[in-house]
Parts: sequence; structure tokens; C-alpha cells
Amino acid sequence: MSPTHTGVTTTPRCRIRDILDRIGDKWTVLVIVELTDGPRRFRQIQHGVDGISQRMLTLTLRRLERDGLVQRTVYPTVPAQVDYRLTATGASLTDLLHDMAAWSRTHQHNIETARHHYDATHPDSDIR
Amino acid sequence: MSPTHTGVTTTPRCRIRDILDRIGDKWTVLVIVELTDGPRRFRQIQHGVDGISQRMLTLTLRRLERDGLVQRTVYPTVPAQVDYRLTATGASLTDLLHDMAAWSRTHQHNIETARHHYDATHPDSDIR
DNA sequence: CAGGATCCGGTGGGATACTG
DNA sequence: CAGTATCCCACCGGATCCTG
Repeated sequence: MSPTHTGVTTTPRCRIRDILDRIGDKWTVLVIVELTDGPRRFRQIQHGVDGISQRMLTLTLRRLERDGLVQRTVYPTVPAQVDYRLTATGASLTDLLHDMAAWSRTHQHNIETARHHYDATHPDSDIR
Repeated sequence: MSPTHTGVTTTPRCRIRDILDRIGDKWTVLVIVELTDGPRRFRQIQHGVDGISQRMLTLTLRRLERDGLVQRTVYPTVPAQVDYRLTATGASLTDLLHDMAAWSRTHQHNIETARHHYDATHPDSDIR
């Protein structure tokens, strides 16, 4: 790689997409955050993540389990009892999520100002 | 907030969604990365971001401009010449993108292993 | 060159009903 | 309780054609 290169990746193609494909959807990070304080059961998570449908919670948890970010444990009781907890890999995301939240907080005001200014100076734009 | 709370957010609702709504789509980070080394013109970006359609490049740049992450400059030449560059706010994303890429590199192997294991032990799952 | 305008298909995700 | 099974639709993004 060129010595003057100051880009983000050290490999030919962008690694950032990897993690975005994993947490960039509508619910994943909210579910992860819900698990940061310890194991939670299905209903607990659904109650904690406002607005998530039971279908999407299932899909989100399955994907997290498949990637090894969440461990699913079934207790052979009647009725069935299941809990989910972050694995070490899943928990390692916490720092990154902190950084993302920090960036949002830091730049939130600037972005909203820029946005209002754009909307004011581009009244007939349908971007939004 | 409870003193034992170790979650990610310090506000009631998750700030992480803010930034994900901004960079979580298919092309935004790739375009930003393409601009990290300095101003680029429309065709240059399109050539640098493999596979992006002209429509999506336009939309992505408009959104970045609206949020004040990218500055669009039109030079009154014939034919028109336009370049895009990161603003200070946009450039401030670089560290975050570095961290995201670093996380991906660090955990890539574990995730792929977990995934293969899941697929092997759940042969009739349609998650993928 | 740098886009605007359309058309169109795939899919992410919601609502609802049912089950072990 | 913890899901599974369908149906359905909005919208994200691709392809193509046109313009200042």
C-alpha cells in the first residue's frame, strides 16, 4: 500500500461493511444493548426493546446466535424457558457501541443544524 | 439511572441508531472512505466505489451533504465540474470507522467459525 | 460531466394466527 | 412461554433513458 495512503482500510475491500452488515439493521444493536447487563429471556427482551415484533426478535436473535455473538440456552422446564446472553465476542462490541453513541452525541447538534439549513436552502428537495 | 447500570446509553433511548441510520446503508461508508484522501469528483467516486449506480451515488452524496458531512462545490465551467470533500464533521468519522474495521478484523475468524458451526448443527435453518 | 426522471424487483420488516 | 407460519407491503436500490 502506498505510504501516503491515509484511508481507513488496510485490505483491498472495505471491512467496515462486515460489521455494518451485522449490526446495521433496524433491531440488532437494540437487542445487544438489552443484553449488556446479563442474560435475558425472550419476553424480557421483547419488553425492553420497544416496538420490536416477535418475528423480528426471533430473526435477530437467530442471526446473533449464528454469528456467535449471543448464546441461547434452553432449560427443559414446562413451559419452555430460554435465555440469551452475550458471548465474549458479543460483549466485545460494547466499546464500539459506546464510541458510536459518543460520536452521535458529540455531533448531533451540528448535524441537525446542517440539516435544517439544507432543508431551508433546498425547499424542493425530496431527499429527506 | 441506576448506579449498577452498565449499559451503553446514557439517555433513555438508544443514540446508536442515530449514527446507524446515517451510515448503516449499503453505500455511505464506502463513499466516505473514498473521500478520506481529499476532494473527489463525481466520476472519480463512482469509479472508486465498485458497483455503485449513479442514482445511488447521487442519493448518498445528497444525504451526506444534507447532514453536513460532505461539502459539495460546483465550479462554473463548461461542462459542469463538481467536487465533494469531507467536512470537519465528516472527517471526524474516520476514527470511528477505523475502530469498526479493527473490530471486524479482530473477530472475523471467530464469527466465521461460529457461523459454520451453526450451519452444520442447524442444517434445516433458513436464516443464513 | 453530473445528474434528473422512471420503472421495477427483491427484501426487510409489520400484523396476525397458530403450536409444542 | 417461546416461538413458527403466512400474508402483505413499503421502500431500498438497480437499470435505463434523458438533459443542462
